Amino acid sequence: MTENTETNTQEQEQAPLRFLDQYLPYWLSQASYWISSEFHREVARTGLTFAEWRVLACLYGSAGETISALCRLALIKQSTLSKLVKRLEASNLTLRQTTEGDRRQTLVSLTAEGQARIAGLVDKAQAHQQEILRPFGEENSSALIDTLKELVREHEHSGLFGHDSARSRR
Amino acid sequence: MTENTETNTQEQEQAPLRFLDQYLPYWLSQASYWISSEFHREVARTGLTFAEWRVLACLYGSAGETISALCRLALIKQSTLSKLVKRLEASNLTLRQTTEGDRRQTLVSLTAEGQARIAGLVDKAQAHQQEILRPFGEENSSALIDTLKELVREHEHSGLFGHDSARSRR
DNA sequence: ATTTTTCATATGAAAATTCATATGAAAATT
DNA sequence: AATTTTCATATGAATTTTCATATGAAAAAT
Repeated sequence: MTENTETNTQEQEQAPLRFLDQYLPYWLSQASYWISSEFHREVARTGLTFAEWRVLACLYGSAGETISALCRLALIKQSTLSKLVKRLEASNLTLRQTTEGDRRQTLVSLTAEGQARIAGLVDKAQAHQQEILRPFGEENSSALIDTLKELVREHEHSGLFGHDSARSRR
Repeated sequence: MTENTETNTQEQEQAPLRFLDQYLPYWLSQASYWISSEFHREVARTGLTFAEWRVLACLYGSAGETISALCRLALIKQSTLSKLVKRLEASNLTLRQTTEGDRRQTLVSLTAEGQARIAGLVDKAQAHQQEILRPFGEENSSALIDTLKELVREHEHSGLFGHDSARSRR
């Protein structure tokens, strides 16, 4: 008989909205995931891992970043990144130099080969973004990015990064 | 001498905007990461992994989800999720039932213990979201979530999920 | 009613990530 | 100027994730 479009009728509450449907972090993750997913294929074609692409993209146009700066930019844990960069170095895509002043630091930067390897991807990334944002128009697109930037600005310092341990197990 | 607030003066280009600074996927990742990070601590206090929380949250209020539906909701790959659910089951937080009609499917749902375990977290999650969005006001907050929903709607079907292999290695 | 195809989930071996901690060096303190 | 503290990065062992593939079952085709 008059069967609802939604699954069952156990509860009378008019809107069977799941908790998730109104949960910002859920939608942020979903949006982030699917948008990035699309670009995965493009990246895969070049033979790079997505994490590798991320790191290289962070270095694009930079004169060099410390490992810990890269951690924050690429959202990769220090121990993970340390190993990833080692691999990139072995593939001749990045190089390391110890800083002049502070010899504790290591500056990671792109080699010429690294530059060449991702220059095309960066262009494609920008084109991809254009496509994604087209339906929203100039106005809304800027508004979205600005809002995201503000969210980040307000929350990036609430959980000190890089120091691996975020304490998790029971 | 007149040292700039910005790092160096190698390049004269007025706006040393990095590629990333205008790159939507970057800001989506960052926002998603930092917002979720804050809640990590809350989750950790309960002895749950963040991935475990995600899965349990997806089951909250549901009559049961198939493994593959959970993959899309929690953004976890099928093989990973299969193992995670096994652990949850061993801890008595979820249970599995084979479907009536289609015995290929398995419905995962919360046990009473599972419900109890995350009920408090769900409340805290909602409170957390309130705090995050307060500075933006009712209007902008809804706009943000709506935009994210639209982004997801337009892109979630461009890279069929669940089938693990997204093809990556060289 | 077989055979083939498709779908949902599981699993083992390989790879990557994480935690905990070590190392090496600068800064701060005594 | 020695000692302690703090900071940046690296590394080994344990854990988790991933890829590739297997299994079991329904649907479709013959």
